[in-house]
Amino acid sequence: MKTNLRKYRFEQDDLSQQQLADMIKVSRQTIVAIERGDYNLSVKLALLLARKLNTTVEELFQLEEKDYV
Amino acid sequence: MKTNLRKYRFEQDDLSQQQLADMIKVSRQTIVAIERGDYNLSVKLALLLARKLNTTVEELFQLEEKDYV
DNA sequence: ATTTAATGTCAAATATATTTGACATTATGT
DNA sequence: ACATAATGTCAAATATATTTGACATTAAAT
Repeated sequence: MKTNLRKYRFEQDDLSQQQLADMIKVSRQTIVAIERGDYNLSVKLALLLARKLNTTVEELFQLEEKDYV
Repeated sequence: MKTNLRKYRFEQDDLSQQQLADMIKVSRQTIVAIERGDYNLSVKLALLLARKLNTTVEELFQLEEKDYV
């Protein structure tokens, strides 16, 4: 799962991981894991993140080759 | 989690639950659960579904009041 | 130089998504 | 009326997301 959450976190509001985590009520480790991209979050979190960062799920997360079926 | 997966499944390609499940390599029960809306699928599945049905994650899934934080 | 905030990472525990199998009900076709 | 496909639903098992806690490292501020 490719993501540019980190880019948006900085460019949009310059939030810390902790601030972003608090905004959507998850742990900071969850944000870390998502940014590392090795991890398949729920669509609910994805929608909340996209909403907070004024963008879309598709813009924030992209499938990679290995994800296609 | 509000969804109109069912609507898209019919309107776009008139697929059966089983056909759609096969296309994205999940079980039929997963499709059933998603359509029932009581269930928070992964963003990877959401992206695959949106892709197969020629739409977006936001169009397919919407947060409800209780989901907002 | 020293404090403080931000980040990276690990492991264990817990919650929840997803699968598998099985059976009942409803719709569709012949 | 009968067969077949599609759907609804349940429970148990398994896989994986998410949390919690703890500690190390890096960046920023004073």
